[in-house]
Amino acid sequence: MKIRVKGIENQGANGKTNSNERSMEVLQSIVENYIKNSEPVGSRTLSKTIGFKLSPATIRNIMSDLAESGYLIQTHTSAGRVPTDKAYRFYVDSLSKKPAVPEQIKQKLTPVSDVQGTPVEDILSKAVYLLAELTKFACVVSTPKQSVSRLQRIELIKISEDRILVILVTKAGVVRDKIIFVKENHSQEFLNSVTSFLNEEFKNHSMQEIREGIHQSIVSDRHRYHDLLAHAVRLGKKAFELNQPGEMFIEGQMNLLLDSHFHEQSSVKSLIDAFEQKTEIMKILDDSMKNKGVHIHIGIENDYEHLHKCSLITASYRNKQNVLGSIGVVGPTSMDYKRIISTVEYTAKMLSKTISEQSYD
Amino acid sequence: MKIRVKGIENQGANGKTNSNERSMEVLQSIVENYIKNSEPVGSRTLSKTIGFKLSPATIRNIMSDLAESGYLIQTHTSAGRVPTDKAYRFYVDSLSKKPAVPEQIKQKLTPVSDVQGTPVEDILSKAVYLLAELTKFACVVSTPKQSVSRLQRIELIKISEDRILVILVTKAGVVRDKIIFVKENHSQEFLNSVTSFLNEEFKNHSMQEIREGIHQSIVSDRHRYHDLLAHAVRLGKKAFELNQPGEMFIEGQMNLLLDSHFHEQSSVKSLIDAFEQKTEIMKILDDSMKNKGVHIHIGIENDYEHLHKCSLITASYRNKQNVLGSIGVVGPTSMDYKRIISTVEYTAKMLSKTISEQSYD
DNA sequence: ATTAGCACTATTCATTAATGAGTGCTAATA
DNA sequence: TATTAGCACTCATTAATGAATAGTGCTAAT
Repeated sequence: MKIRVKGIENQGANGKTNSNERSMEVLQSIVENYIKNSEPVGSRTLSKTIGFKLSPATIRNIMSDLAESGYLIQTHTSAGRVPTDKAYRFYVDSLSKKPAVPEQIKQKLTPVSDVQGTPVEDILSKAVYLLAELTKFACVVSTPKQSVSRLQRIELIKISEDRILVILVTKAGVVRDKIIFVKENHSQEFLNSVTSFLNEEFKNHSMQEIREGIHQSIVSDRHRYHDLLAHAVRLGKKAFELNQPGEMFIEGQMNLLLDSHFHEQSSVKSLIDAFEQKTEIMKILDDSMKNKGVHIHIGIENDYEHLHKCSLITASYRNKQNVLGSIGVVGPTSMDYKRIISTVEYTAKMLSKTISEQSYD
Repeated sequence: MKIRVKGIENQGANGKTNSNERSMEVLQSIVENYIKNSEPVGSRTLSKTIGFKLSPATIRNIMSDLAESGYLIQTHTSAGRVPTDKAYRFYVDSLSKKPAVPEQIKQKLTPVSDVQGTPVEDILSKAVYLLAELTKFACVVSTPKQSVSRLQRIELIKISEDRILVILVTKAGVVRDKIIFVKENHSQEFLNSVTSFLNEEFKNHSMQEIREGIHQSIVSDRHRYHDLLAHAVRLGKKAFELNQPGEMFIEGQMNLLLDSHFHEQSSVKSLIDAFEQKTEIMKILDDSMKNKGVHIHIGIENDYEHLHKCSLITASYRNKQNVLGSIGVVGPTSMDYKRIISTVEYTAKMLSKTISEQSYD
């Protein structure tokens, strides 16, 4: 049994926190080194990179402790050490909270705000495209959540005897269309009255509210719209019930396949599945909308097994009123967290700004 | 110098077309063998697969001739032969024109027609998704060409003082939206009159016609709409001038990267570029709309250099009136042409059928 | 507590040799 | 005269070997 008990884990127990701090620094160096070179880092190399402040032998001792605490692993006896997910988590948590965004990245992202009346979808896809280009990983962005977005306008257009085209325009600038089937053959004039009723009644309300309130509201207005009513309720319900699963744009999947970290067949397959399934990544994006700031999911921390070899960095974007969706990067656990985090954060900020300016208020 | 002159090329010159036919059969066998196993095929193997009707030595002679005529190449002296693009072209041209579509494929594609009021885009993306799954290659589909699609309805919605949302619904069921900026602050009522004017005037006309005819038509109606006129022209022009580049959905790029034929770094990069650029593939899809049936572009036949290692199989889809767009597969030159061709053809047929049923006529 | 030194281990890389699939040519055969 | 058997030759692939290298762990000295 080893007697030496020191390292990051037991801070209180050991009087000399000195050595503890040193362990932390060593771990950080190891992580940074590995992020940079993607190669197991050995004691000699590390001693060099930290300027010979510690000898290889000392570092070996520290490394040994770190390995025991689960921060490092060896692929084989005579190889250097590789950080575990636990190490990345430690590393990320100990990052100074706000790394500056390099000017170069800012410049590359300016096209996001360079829009004149473009649909929100186009802004999103441009943003996610640029993010993928900057990070060289796969990037995803979720389209604005329906439920929270507020109605700007609804249109009902008669298409044929039994089909009506519903167009919903949200404040965020998203246009959704859907065809609904009806039994009655309504005239366009009739649809127009329903339209103006719905607009008058529900403009500025969130879809959520509308779906919940559509009964009440219409019922309470019974005296005004007696005749219209029965049909209006039915049409309105159908029109607003579009409970679409929520879309997601993906860009730069290719980058991952080219990345050396995913060159093993198995993990590639995993990733493809993850992107095809969409739902799991979508969940993470949705979660990211609940809290402010950047969210980081490292490898094994992800619930979804296929993402165990990946880290996800996500951030939500919003307009003036609501959090709308979120954007993120999917890359190897050994990604350059500093750079990626600040890039994602900045992209989300740009996105929020641009969309807010575009919003119809 | 060789004296022996026989083979596929000089059919007339040699009296005994017998040996020529045999060459063709051998070539077909070679191609099929290579498609199946992706390995250079040698004389011994081939002799086996054709049931020892010819000895390895004879086959060697024939192969030698075929190689000289440019149908086969050797990667190195002691390797088997590999078909060239010329051989694939020969093979494809000599295929019996209508290979039956396997029942299994038909079944897998039924979801395409299983739609109830889904937007055309969703139908397309489902089709291209299934096609990618079936073929295990990358698949593309172009959205219905604007210029040929005919107007079902236009809507102008006032969004803010200087912004108007234009919604175009085509007969094919495509909904396009775009925001236009205006200097004058028009009321919604005014927009409504413009809307009904435009609808009345241009319904059932193709976008192309509308763009060309919008001046004349309005001018000739001057007496009717004197006051409205100046603005209507301006708005109408802006509304219809959406000269969007035409979209394209891509699915299954990953399949290509996993394909052994593209494992060399260089060709992977090429392909990624090709898909990012989109324009070149789009051109091929557009071309495919000009003629009926399945179109086949084999390797070097493609104008675009990055596609020299690929073959593209495309087919157009249509509604009752017009050819709308096309769908296709991008795969290695050594793809299973029989299967892919029939699958693409069938998918396009399904697509046409489904979209025709959905069209607003 | 740190470090130098040494024995030990496992990978990587180049060299070599064996194997095998394939060809081309020539001579025999039907 | 067309086909085929036989043989020498070529080149890629594979396995085995050994040297070089990068790393560790332990012990003893500082």
